[in-house]
Amino acid sequence: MAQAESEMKMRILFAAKKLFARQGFDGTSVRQICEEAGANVALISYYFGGKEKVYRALFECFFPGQRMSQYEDLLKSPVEGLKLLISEIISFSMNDKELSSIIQQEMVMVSPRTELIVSFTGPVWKKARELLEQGREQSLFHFDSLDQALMMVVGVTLAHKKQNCYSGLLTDGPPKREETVESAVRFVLLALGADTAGTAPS
Amino acid sequence: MAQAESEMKMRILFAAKKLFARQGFDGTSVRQICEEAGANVALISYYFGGKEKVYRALFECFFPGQRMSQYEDLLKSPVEGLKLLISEIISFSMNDKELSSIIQQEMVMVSPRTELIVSFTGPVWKKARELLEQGREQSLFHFDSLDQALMMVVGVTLAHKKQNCYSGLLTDGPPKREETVESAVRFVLLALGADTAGTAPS
DNA sequence: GTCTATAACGGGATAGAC
DNA sequence: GTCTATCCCGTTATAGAC
Repeated sequence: MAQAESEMKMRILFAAKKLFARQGFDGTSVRQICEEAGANVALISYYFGGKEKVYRALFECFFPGQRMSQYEDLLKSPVEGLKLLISEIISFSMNDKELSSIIQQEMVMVSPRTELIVSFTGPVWKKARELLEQGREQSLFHFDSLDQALMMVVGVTLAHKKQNCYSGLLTDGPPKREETVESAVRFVLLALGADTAGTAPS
Repeated sequence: MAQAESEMKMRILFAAKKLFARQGFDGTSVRQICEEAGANVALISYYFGGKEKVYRALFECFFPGQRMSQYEDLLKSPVEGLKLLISEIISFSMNDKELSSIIQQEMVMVSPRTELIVSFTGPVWKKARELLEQGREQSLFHFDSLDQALMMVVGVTLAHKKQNCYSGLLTDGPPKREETVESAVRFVLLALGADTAGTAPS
């Protein structure tokens, strides 16, 4: 069932991911999805049971959930843990630009899908919050409000998603993954007052 | 014409702003807008000429465009200019949460409305970029990539928009405007290595 | 200026044939 | 498993009455 999961089903999922990312959930019709996938309209009902269910399936299929548990040791150090978290989130986000766009769309709306998004992404940011808190207790980080600090970290980590929109303002080409990760990590650590000798730019 | 601009027209605009912000452009029907406004469906065509035109009118009516020209003097100093810019953008964004949500929605999609968004918001970020560049030339700011630095500033400035979504992770109540501005400004200046004595948190 | 009524279309979903 | 044909609903837009 997990193996020969009907290639057609996957084709539909890939098509839906692509179209939802560009046009949003409401801006995409099941007919469009099926055309893109080379599938018949009826297959959406047959395989998933409706458009909303396709959306859910997207997350169950493509959202990397178990990755964090591999790094339990690193996540005990506030500085290293936060570095790792930012790096992993940006990597995921640049590897699967479509899914991350879908996530960001719902983050600014009030929709029946918001809850789903939060259930998948919330745990990751919860971990980030814990690391910030521990780092402050250990005097590794310096900030006033934990809430505010967390939101800043979220903002920096997801900042690169706006590059498509404002590409007209940028002079370098599309940035490499490593460059984006490094910039974000350094920006956050500097802002948090973490001592990270040797990482300051010239 | 600019004075007694038919109150009904304004009621429709306010209703549209509210609904577009929560449900997105495609997720909102003109019927819904008119019901919310207490107007008849036909008035959308009569006043604006269609749903898309209502969207445009929203920006022409509510987007604050001329504010920047008032501060020409302050905008000559990289540090003070950047502070002002961040402060103004966050203030606008918290005053009119709806319009700023509408803007952010389109920033992650590819839609016929993207161009409109960029034409209104682009100039502001262009100014931010210039300030960053000048600040680096004057050794006030320290960063490697101008592109990356700009995106980080954008990310921090707009970070507070995600508070609705992740309110479950936050312990303080909804943050005050001043607190948000101060956190963002300090975060950015620290990350850019700007010397701002006395602003470091305890 | 505001309304009703209707046109013209596209949406999601599925029954039933194959 | 896959398709066609159809249902039924909601959509935008507007003509024409008031």
